[in-house]
Amino acid sequence: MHDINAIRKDPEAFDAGLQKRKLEAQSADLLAKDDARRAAIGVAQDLQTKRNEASKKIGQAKGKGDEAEAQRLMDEVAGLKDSLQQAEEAERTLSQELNAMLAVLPNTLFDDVPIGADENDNVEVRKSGEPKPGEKEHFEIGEALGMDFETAAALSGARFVVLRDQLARLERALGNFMLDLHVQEFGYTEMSVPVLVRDEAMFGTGQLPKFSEDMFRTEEGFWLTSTSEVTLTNTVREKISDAVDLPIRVTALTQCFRSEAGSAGRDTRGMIRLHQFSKVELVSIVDAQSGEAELERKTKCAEEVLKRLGLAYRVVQLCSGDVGFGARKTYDLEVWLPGQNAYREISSVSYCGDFQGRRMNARYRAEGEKSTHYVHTLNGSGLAVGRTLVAVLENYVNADGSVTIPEVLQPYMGGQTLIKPKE
RNA sequence: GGAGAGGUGGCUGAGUGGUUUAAAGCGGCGGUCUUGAAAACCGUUGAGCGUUUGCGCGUUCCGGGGGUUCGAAUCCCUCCCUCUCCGCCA
Repeated sequence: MHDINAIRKDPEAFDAGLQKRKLEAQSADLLAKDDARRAAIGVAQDLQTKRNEASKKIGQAKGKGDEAEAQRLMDEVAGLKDSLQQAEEAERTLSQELNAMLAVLPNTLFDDVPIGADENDNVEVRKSGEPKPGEKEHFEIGEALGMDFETAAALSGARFVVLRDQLARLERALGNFMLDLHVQEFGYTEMSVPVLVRDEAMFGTGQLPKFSEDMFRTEEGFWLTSTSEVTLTNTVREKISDAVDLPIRVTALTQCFRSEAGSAGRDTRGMIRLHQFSKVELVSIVDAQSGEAELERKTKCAEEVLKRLGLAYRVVQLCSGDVGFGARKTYDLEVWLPGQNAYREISSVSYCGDFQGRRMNARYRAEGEKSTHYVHTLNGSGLAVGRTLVAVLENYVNADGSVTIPEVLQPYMGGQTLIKPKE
C-alpha cells in the first residue's frame, strides 16, 4: 500500500514509478480523491465540534435540573444531526474509494531494478557450480522410483503428484535439511502455521484484492495459503514491536496451494508446476534501515542450500516487468536442470519495504523515539522443496537409473547413499 | 453442533446514557535522595487523522462494521474472536 502523503509530496516521482511498471500515471486521480476526502473530513469535524459543544451544555443544564433550558438547546441543534450524518457518510465513502484505488497499485521499484519486459530481461548477478549435461527429465527418472502422476490424477486431477517410498522420504529429508540449516546456522525461528487464512491476512501481504483467482478458497471463506510468506509475515499484523526485537527471522515448511489459473499449457508434465507443493519459506521483519542488507543476507541463506546440495545455480535480478506486486527488488535463484538443459527458478527473494507493513498496520518503535514506523518485510523461498527434488534427481541420476543421495542428505535418509529402481 | 460468559491503553483492571479529560495499579521514562544501586517519594507516559511555519487547536478510536440519541465504552443490530460446560472427534 502506498502512502498518500508521500504521493502528495512528490506526485511526479510516484507516476515515474508507475511508469517503470508500465502503468498509467495516477497521481492526479488519487490526489483529487484525496482532496475531496480531506475536505469532507474538515466539514465533518466542524460539525462534530458544534455538536460536542452543544451536547456538553445540554448535559450541564440537565445536571442543574433546568429542563426548559435543556429543551431550548436541544431544539437549537435539531438540524445538526442530519448534516453530520451526511458529512460522516461522505468522509467514509471517499476514504474507502481512495483506499480501494491504493490497494491495487503495485509497490515502487528500486532505482537499481533493470528495465525490461519479462523474465527474458532479467540480469544475471552471479553463477555457482558447473552445469552438467543430461538427457532425462525428472519425471522419466522418477517413474521407476515412485513418482506417480496417474494415481494423483485419479485422486485430484492434473497438477498433483503422489510420491512413494524412497522419493517420499527424500522429499521429507530435503525439507528437514533446509529447516535445520536455516534454524541452526542462520538464526531463523522455526514456526508451524495454519494453511487456511482469512481475507485480512491475504490483504496484508498483497494477494488480495487483486489476485484472488490465483488461490483456492474453501466454502467457509478461508483461503489456502499460496505461500507461508502470508502467515509468517502476518504474525506482526496490527502490532507495535519494540525495535530491540528486530530483526524477526522466521521460517516454516508448509504445503502451498496455487490455482495456476493463468498458466494453462505451461510445465504440464512433471512436478515443476503443481497445485500443491511444499516449500520452506524465510521471512524477515526489519526496521527501515536494515532491509537492503537483509535482502543480500537472505539470498545467501537460500543459496547455501543449493551449495551444500552440490547443485549448480545462478542468481538473477528480476527486471521491472518481472518483479512481483508487493516487492521493490527481487533476486531469483535458478537451479540447473540437466534434463531441461536450462536454469529454472527454485527460489525468489524479495524486499518489500514498508508496503506490507502499511497494509498490515504493523509498526515498530525505535529506541528513544515516541513515534512509530511501519515495519519493513522480506520473504524468500529457502527453497521450493518439490523443485529441489527435481533438481536432485536430474543432477544425481546414474546410468543405471539409480540416484545418488547428496552427502548432506544422507543423515536424513538413514545413512542411505543411493536410491534404486525396484527390480 | 447445543448452552452460557466475555473482548477496555504495553499489561492487569474499574467504569450500565451526560456535568473537564477512560479510575486505579503494574511496567516504561525522567527526577529527588544515595559513593553507586535498591527502596521510598515526586513527575511523566496510548494510537491515528485533519489543520498550522511552529507552539498549538480540533477530531476519531473501549474487538470490527452499522444504528438509536442533542449526547454512547455504556442501549440496539450484525459480524469476528476468546473462555467455560455439554456433544462429537485426530
